[in-house]
Amino acid sequence: MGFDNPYTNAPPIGRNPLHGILPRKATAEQVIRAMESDVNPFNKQPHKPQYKRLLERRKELPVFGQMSEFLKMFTQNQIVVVVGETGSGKTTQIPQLVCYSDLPHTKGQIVACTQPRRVAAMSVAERVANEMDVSLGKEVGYSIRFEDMNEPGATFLKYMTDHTLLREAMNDPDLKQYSTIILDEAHERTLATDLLMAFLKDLAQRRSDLKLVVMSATLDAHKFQKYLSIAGPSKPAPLFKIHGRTHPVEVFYTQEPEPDYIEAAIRTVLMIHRAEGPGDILLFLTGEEEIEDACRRIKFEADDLANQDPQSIGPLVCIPLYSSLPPQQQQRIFDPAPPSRAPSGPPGRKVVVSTNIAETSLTIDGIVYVVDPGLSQVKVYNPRIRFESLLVSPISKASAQQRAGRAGRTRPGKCFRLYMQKDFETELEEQTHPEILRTNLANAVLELAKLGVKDLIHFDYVDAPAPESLMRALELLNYLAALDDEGNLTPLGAMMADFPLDSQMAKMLIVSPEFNCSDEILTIVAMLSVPSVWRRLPNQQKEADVAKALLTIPDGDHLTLLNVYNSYISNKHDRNWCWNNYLGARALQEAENVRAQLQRTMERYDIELVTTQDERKLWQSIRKALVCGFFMQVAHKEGEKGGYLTVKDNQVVSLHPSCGLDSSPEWVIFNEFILTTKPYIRTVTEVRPEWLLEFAPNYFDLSTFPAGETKRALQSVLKKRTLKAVDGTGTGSVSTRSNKHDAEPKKKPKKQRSRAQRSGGG
DNA sequence: GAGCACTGC
Repeated sequence: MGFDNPYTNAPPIGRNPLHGILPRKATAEQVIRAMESDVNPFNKQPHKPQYKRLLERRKELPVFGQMSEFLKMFTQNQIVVVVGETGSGKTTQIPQLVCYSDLPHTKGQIVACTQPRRVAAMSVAERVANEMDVSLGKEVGYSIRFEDMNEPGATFLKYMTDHTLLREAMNDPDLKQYSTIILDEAHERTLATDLLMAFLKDLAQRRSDLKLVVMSATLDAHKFQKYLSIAGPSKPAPLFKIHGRTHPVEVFYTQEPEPDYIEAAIRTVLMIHRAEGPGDILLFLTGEEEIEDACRRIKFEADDLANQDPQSIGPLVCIPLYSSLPPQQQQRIFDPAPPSRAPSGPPGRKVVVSTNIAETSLTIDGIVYVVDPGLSQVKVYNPRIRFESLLVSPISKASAQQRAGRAGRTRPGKCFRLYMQKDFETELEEQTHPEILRTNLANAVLELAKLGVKDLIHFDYVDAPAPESLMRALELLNYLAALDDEGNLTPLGAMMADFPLDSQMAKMLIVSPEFNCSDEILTIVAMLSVPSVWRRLPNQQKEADVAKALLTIPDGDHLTLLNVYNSYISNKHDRNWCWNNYLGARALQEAENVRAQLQRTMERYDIELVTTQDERKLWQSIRKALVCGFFMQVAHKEGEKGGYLTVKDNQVVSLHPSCGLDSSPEWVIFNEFILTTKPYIRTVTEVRPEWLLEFAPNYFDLSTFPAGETKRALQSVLKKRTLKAVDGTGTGSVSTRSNKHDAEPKKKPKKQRSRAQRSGGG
């Protein structure tokens, strides 16, 4: 060429710094030259002074030295697997390199990078916008629920949560606007990442112009390579390895099994405090109660030690950490360790006692010692009884390594495992079971159906879920009429999939205008979608219960939730009102956001927001609408002692003590089954058996019903109903159509449109 | 008569 001297860094002013780069054939020399240009290649503005400073820091990242290798591999392959430990810079740098190679901005396309968590998507996008010297929300943006920080036409690099991309795919199955999709943190195997990976593997075979990068921590990279071998069964996807940059962590095991892991954990923390050099401690336990209790005991013992020997034992603060703590309290983990008591005295130390949240979601700098009892509480799904529960289980090797790594972020550290090396090697599973194997699959199956997957059983999953779990999901969706008998998505199912809700709730919301209570059902599903609004602090339980009783509607907990939300609104979202009534303001605010989002989806489908004036009629309509979604979660009273049996599955359950019903009605519908000291049902509302027969006739088809007390009770209801119908004394309350007429609909002023069209004149 | 690890739409 003779015009371009490859050895000068800056191109002439006015020249595009990307000049000479062929899309997807960029070389490291070209990219580095563009990065070092004085002009920003993406917006043609001169670089701000901080850009060069940041660039110098980026050059120290391991991935920078391997740029040439990565670009070659990216150029030559449609799919690449990247592994790199924390600190390798893969999350911030790889997407930028892909942009320099893809040049998405020249084609009106976007490079996407998914994250399992919202905060990560936001904070990484901000970081990368800084590094690229562009504005956040313009050239580099992010998409998470409730927040779309992008500018159509301008954004060419987008960080987003995995579930957000999955939603986009549901409405644009070719994901046409994306040139390359990067799945980050794939080793976490969230449900959304798993579904996306399977979907994108298939899409990549339909769209040869789409590139896919799957990024993971080192451990299961081979599995992804093999899974993504679309070039042929003997051609695994190529692997690009980035060297990590963490400090070594020395691992210690116990010589004997520890009979009491909490006691052993506390002993170990105190041993470190007494005998080890400065540095903070991170202790992993399983749950809130255990953590609070351990904090009290550690504090007590540490104070005792310090009193005995103030010359050599420094002060110690113990900080609990779990997700239900308010953010302000979570921030305490970043407080510095306490100062020593005397100028020359032993230094203070900070102990963070945490759930798994400190394993991935939150990173605490300054941790040098990790104490790992090897346990965590995990969600397990039992397809036989169709419910999820939490179980304390041994962690996986991968998880143990992740925990140990937390000690090596700032300098070499130590990890004390409270189990024997032999058990680590022989008893622990390699990987934590991916979420798809541990969860109720109803939503996932509906999402896959909406993505266009026809055969949900033989679909090419990364790890195929248990057939029984799949069958349970298909069965539920079929009863809800989201899938037909052949397993095809129905128009109703397609609509349900667009609501960010569990399928039962989506169904209930969609049919609620038929009962003239969609305004209220919308509120109830929003309240059921957020964490519990009830605050019940350990030393104020009586007061909290009194406050709750004042808001309780005895006909059902669902109605109580409605009442709480309406009271919150009529009290103008007042935080003090929330506080005085022992309610969580954050959860109520979240419910309001969710409600608004769902309302927008309803508007898209012309689902009206209607209500009924007469409160008694309204409450009854709401209870009927509940049946349309939750008919598979019904319990029937058995015996005199307030015991219940779940319908069909025959699980013995009790009403949860938080339940607000003033009696124990014969038939109830429940939102949640929880297994703690014994099996409970929570958030419970009374229903009438005739509604079950009427609104869920397929599920309550008595000819296929298991024999027992429930069946006999339903049979007698059916018999009475038939008799009434024959002699003409029926009240009409069992007819679907009648309830449309017996309540005068009160429409919201703004929403005067299509109800008549939809229900054929109603 | 008692509390749910952690994400996400």
